[in-house]
Amino acid sequence: MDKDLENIKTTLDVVCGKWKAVVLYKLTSGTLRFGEIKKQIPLIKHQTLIKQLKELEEDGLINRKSYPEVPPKVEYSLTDYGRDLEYLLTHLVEWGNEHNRLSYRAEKELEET
Amino acid sequence: MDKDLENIKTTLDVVCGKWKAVVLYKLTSGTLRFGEIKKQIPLIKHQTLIKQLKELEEDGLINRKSYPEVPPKVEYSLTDYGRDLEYLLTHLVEWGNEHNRLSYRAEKELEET
DNA sequence: TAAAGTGGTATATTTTAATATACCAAGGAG
DNA sequence: CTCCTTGGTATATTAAAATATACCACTTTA
Repeated sequence: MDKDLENIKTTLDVVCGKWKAVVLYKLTSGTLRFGEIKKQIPLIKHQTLIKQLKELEEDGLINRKSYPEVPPKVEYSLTDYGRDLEYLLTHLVEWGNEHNRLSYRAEKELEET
Repeated sequence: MDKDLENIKTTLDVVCGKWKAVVLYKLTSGTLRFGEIKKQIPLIKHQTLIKQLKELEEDGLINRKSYPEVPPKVEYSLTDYGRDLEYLLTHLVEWGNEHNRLSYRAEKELEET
């Protein structure tokens, strides 16, 4: 039984959706509405954001608060569980910053911007 | 231009192959032969390991040293560039450990063991 | 002389993730 | 009235990642 291996998988599984870590990082600054998240991550697609938010919620990392208004208003925020990722997220940013030579694949993807 | 977003993508892109972070973590303890890595990560498939090692090498995170012997002997080790990930990797392990409730998806995957 | 061992290549197939497209509810603005 | 708004649902399609399968080189061991 390799516990380290399981632990890494646990964390990655929760963070490694195409934009999950970015979404979580945005939420570290505070509660955001669905549309605000979308605006702050211009490349993300509507469906993709919806699915990733749902998974993050299922995994207990974010709260979803829906107001009974029309047009709808839905706010997302980090749970305590998710807030524990904050430290890790800043390290994701830092490593990327210090090694700002984009990877071959990341570059290929972002150049469509 | 959202630099944080790019930085996160850079890091994730390098780490988020199915077993990449685990491979890197194993290598933090020192140089390993191909077969040793495979043995330490029983669930990884031959082809998958080969591909991920190649990508890690392309991204400059690991060194590949091949000895002209038969049967072949190939050793993998972290580059300085990759060693800078060590801190991040230990945090991946830690968060997973502190939140050892496996995510819905991670559980589903590992239960086939 | 046949078989085993290592770290691959090449190719096809399956599984998973991301994307595109169309549609909805119901209140307010014009 | 009609259109716009927001945050979705449902479905189909495409792209990407992982897996399966077969094969190879050459030396050593049995």
